[in-house]
Amino acid sequence: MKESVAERYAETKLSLQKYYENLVKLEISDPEKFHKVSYLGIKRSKHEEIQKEIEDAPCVDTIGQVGIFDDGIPFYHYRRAAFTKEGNRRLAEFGVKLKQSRFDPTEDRQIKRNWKSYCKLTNLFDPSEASEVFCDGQKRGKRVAKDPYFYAYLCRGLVDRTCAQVVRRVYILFNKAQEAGDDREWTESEDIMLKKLAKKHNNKWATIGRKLNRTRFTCYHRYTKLQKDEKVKSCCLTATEDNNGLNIENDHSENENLKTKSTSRSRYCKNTNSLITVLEELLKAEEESLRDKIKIVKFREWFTKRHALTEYDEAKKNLMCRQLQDVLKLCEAYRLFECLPIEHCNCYSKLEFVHYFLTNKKDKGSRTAKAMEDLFLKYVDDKTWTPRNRVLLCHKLDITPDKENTESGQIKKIQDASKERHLLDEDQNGYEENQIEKEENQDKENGEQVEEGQEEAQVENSDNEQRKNKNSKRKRSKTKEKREKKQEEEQLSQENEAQQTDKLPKVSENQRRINSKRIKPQKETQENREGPFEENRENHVEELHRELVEELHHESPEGPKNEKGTRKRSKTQTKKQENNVERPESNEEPTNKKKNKKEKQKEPEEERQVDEETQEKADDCLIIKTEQEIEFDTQPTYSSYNNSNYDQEGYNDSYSSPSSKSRGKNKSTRASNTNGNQRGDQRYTSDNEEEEIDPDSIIRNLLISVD
DNA sequence: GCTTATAGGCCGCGAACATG
DNA sequence: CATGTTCGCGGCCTATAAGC
Repeated sequence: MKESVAERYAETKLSLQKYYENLVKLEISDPEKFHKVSYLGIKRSKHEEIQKEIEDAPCVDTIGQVGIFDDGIPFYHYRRAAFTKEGNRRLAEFGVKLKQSRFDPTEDRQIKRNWKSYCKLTNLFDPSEASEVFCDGQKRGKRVAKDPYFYAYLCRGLVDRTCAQVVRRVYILFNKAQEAGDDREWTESEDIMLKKLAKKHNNKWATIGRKLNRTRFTCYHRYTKLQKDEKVKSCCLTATEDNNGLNIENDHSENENLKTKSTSRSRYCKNTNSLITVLEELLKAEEESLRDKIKIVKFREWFTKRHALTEYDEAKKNLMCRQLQDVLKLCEAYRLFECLPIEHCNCYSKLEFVHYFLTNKKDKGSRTAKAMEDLFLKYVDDKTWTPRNRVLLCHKLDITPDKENTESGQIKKIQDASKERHLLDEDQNGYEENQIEKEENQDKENGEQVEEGQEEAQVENSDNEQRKNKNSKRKRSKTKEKREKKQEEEQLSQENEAQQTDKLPKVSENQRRINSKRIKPQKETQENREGPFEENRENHVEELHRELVEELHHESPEGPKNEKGTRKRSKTQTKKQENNVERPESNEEPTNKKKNKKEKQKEPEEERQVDEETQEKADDCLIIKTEQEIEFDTQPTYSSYNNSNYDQEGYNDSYSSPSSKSRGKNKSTRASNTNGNQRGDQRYTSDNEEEEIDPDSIIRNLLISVD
């Protein structure tokens, strides 16, 4: 029985295995490289040398229990439960850092794409019925799909997310409420309905949400807000009845107090001198303890309580804290601290670097990736340290140099490669000859198909693509050097093509191993399958593979279309996206708010400019980031600092509220079985409230450095 | 700087599923 | 069939982003 299930869904597995088989594990010592380029868990780089490195690097072995893979699929994508110490270790060993931050639009798009292509692959669902599948109330305990790889497929490409995270996101993403606009304003009638439904359904927010076409979250929060308001109203009424004047006076005096306490921000703006002084004192006074810390939990609290800051008022402390956090965030976003030697990877070095940065920064563009990286390298150099290597996952599909600076050439190549692999595959599996013929026939047409496919994708992705093409054309005409370079690259790529056959056995051996391990499709199971799909099963896989290639090359093929045509995103996302889309076209910021925002985003924008410059330089580079990606990459969240690579567990410490602590007491009873939401199982060590050295991360770091 | 909105996380529950 | 495990859901908490 078990086998037949696996057989029935062998395509899903095969497709996933194919997806991951081109992964390359790369060690990078230069912090400048990959400083902020992470695409759906698959790293990319514009550096030609890195592209070359990736090209030359052997593919990661994904078969068996190797690295993060269990039989070709990341182990934490199989099911949403069970994330154990062993799991942590494997992640650490493989250099995978799980994201803890919110899903960004690129990730959302990837999930949507995964859903679509899953529907296409299996015919189990219609892509349009996502909201029905995920939103209309799953029967408790019943799986959405019997396919054991269903969730793994939805996780495809999201290497730095766990199944649990993706599943949760999926339920929100495909919620019908998103279509209607979950952020729409509440009307009075809705409020009344909400109150009624809350009573009727006994605060079952998901049910209520479905009835009101909103998510459970918005219903819950609206209801609590309404209740709060009512309480306030009734309180006010009773209070004013009791002793009107006194209350008013009290309120007034409190307001006055607040006013006098608050300090004008402008007083401190752009003045880092005091921060530098404070940092100096802090480093002197707390050197010992800071050297022991890898991360400071509850940073704000910690910072404001330091003895060195007693002379400053609260507002000033908060501002300095914010300044400090900003710099730390950037460092994390640029992954600079990952290059600190393991023995110096502590808070002292981090803060010392911040101090170094603040004292040595130039005024303009000081926070661009390049500038910060330069300073960081200088700092490391001054210390006579050797930067630690980082391990990153890259996708081979991303980096093959292409001929005409069009992607078709590359896709062709990949297709050729996959064709060959596939044929070998078939041989191994003893597939029917006519199947192979079919494949061959199809592959003969590949070139045309690919071009067609590309055209389609270009239409879909017209803006970005056009920009890309325009850029590349313009650039090409600009310099002869670049042409020469290109010629060289052409030669290289020709050579590569010639070598491709040499390389193929590598991959195909990998594939062979997949085949030897995976359950071979048999006639019985074929009969079980649905007709139309069955005939084109392998074509499907190939097609999907092709899609994947296109996806990877077109960055966000469905992005604009999706947003436009289908569901409305969450407020934040929509706005972010709007910003992203609009910015390239017009630099004007119509409103004051936007101006403020602009000020806030000054650094990231500066950075973006630099990025564009580098983009210019990276003429022939296959991967040109879209504005969107750049935008998101340059907007690091504090969580990225909080949940830095050095301690996955730190996050849980930040939950050190009494409630979570008491909850934590019985976590051992829960241990690793039920609800193995990764978080639950990661929390072995959080005893120290303030700070904590994460043993896992140390091991990880050691592994990375030793590796 | 404060408030509000958003969404991810934790954990318990009950039902379905898997296993022996 | 009994038992253990997994899954989906729900309620709540909380960090963080966005808005004012």
